[in-house]
Amino acid sequence: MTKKVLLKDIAKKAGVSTALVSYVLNGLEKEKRVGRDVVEKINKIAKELNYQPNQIARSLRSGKTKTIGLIIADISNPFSGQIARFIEGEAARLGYTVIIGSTDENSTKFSSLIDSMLYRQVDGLIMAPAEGSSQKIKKLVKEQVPFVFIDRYFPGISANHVVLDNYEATYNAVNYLIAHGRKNICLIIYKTLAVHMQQRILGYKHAMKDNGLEDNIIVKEIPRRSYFQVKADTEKNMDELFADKKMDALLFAANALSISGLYAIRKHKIKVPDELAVIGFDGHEVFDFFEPPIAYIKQPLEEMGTEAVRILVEQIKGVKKTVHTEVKHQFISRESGG
Amino acid sequence: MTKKVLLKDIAKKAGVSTALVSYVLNGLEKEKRVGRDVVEKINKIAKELNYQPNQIARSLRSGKTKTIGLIIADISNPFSGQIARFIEGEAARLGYTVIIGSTDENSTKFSSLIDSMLYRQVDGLIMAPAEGSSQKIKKLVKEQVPFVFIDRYFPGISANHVVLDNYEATYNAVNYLIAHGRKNICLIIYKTLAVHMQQRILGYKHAMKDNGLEDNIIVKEIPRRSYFQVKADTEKNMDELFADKKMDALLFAANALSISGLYAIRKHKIKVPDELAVIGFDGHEVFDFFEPPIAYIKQPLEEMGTEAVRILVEQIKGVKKTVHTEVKHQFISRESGG
DNA sequence: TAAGTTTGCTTAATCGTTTAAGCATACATT
DNA sequence: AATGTATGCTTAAACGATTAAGCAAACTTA
Repeated sequence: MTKKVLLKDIAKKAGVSTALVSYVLNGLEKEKRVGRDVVEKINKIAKELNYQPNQIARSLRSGKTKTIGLIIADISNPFSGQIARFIEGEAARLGYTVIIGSTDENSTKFSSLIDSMLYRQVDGLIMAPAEGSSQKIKKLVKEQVPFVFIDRYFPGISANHVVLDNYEATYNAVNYLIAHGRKNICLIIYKTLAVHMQQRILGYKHAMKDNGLEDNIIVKEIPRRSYFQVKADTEKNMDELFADKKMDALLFAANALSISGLYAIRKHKIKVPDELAVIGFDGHEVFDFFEPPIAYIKQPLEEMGTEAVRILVEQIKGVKKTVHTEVKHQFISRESGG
Repeated sequence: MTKKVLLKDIAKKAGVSTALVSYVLNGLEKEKRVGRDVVEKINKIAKELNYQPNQIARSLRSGKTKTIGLIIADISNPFSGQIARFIEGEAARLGYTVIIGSTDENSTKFSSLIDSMLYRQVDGLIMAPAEGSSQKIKKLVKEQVPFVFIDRYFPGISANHVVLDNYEATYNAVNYLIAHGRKNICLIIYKTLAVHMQQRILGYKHAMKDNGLEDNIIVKEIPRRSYFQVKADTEKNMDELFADKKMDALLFAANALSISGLYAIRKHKIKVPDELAVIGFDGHEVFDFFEPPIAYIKQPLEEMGTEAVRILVEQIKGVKKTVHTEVKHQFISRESGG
């Protein structure tokens, strides 16, 4: 790259010190009592030379990088991608740049991503923590790194988070199915102790119980691995499920599970919703194309993303209060629901 | 955040100067002839205090941030997301961090993203340039900013790029359709002069001509706008197309066009491939779920992403040679192809 | 023994900003 | 005339690392 224009260059050309130039370009000309003509001269020269301050130098001096670290499961997944997009947008609006890293739900990767981001002096973090990361998180809390959880959180740790009303989401979905005459509703969910998933299970179970259907509870747990693996595991589980035919509705508790399940339903040529009502999670174009279109629980991604950024920026600015935000799901009613 | 451990702290504790500490921690102990016992002491203390060098200070001194700027159309789009993922992975492997920005195909946003990234002193850029950005790009060339185009490029500008063999991709797809008995093949493409799209048009036209079908050429151009708009525009165009029934095959030249087109095909209840053969672009789960599954032209995203990073890092390290990489498409044959 | 070499360390400049502190000069006040 | 106070600027330290240059002391060599 060709040599950059520095404060010094402007100062030299204007015949003043760099301090004055800095004051003027940072809008401190009143406070620092800079002469009218000098202000004009400096502004003119800065524009002429197309001066851009070096953010690195600025960061070193100020201790702030105006950078946010975003740690998610996998940026190539549309759910993560969309939320990243909203986060990026809101961050830019507030003058922040975003660095993204994907964990693959692996706590080692998660940990080293955090290190590498702190190492780069990010001002704060927004993250969907991988399981088994609570030790790392406790360190962040102790070191007072500003951060916000998104989508998930750890129950024992008091930290900011923005999450879905997971319990209500499945509770309502189950009630919808029951209201449409379904009784044998199976929940397909990841095998994990993560709170957000446990909430979804609980919402399902309570809804079943509240309708006197506690004996009909069926939960199928799929290990959380690569997308490819999840698809295979889901298919196997579905094969078993379809074998005993008792079931008349399926509720998926996560996006990739929904897609995987739909592959299986399609393979078995199950008639939806006649034989089986289906409710998916998170939304996907595949839901539109399925015959019939799939009803689903929708997360307000834009709200979650922007809210997370706002909370984080508050924290970065020194607000101490811990914020727990629960956003409301939306139920997208479609034919598949029964 | 609590106070960080500095070189100075280690130096003080070890009773030596910061220079020695820096030498040791950077593995220069041999070259700089540091005493054995001092080396050990420094390493021990650094480990004890869990020292992490401040990258900002390092960057200011070295002029290198070990950061790559990635500018794409829209990170929430799976195509962009996947490529971003591969880029992120390869960059991390080479010690680089990635900053991502989305242009929405808007040249103003594109330009300000570049500014903001340079402003943050990225070492180089990987980008899918928006149309109408050639002036901005020429400046980058003049200022010798290392960069690599991905997916697209500007013909008048000699710069590094990694792109698909766009011409061959459509040429072969058309031949496939013709070999399967289709004669009235319509190409659905974005209305743009961008080279990569023009190459796809050319591949289509030449294939038609080479098979004596130049009189059957039909190209429908869809303005490139928001995804929502594209869907509406495509639907309108398809309505017209289906009205005159002459067509027996459709070739989509981009991913969003394919999805949009499939919505229309579905709406019109066209029988694929009996009434109409269909070939999509880029791949998508929707292609799997469509009845029948949609054949498509697949881009080797991993190869494109990693290759782009490698080329960029070479450039950052000072290699002057301009690299043009054309990666090979893959044709995924499915029932929809005829 | 004098000169040269090796060893092991320190000093201080540097990267490009920001900003506290200080220094003239001009003007106002008594 | 002496003092106070705006006004308008400069100087230099600081951020946290890297690294060229230099300085002693110990050891070789002729």
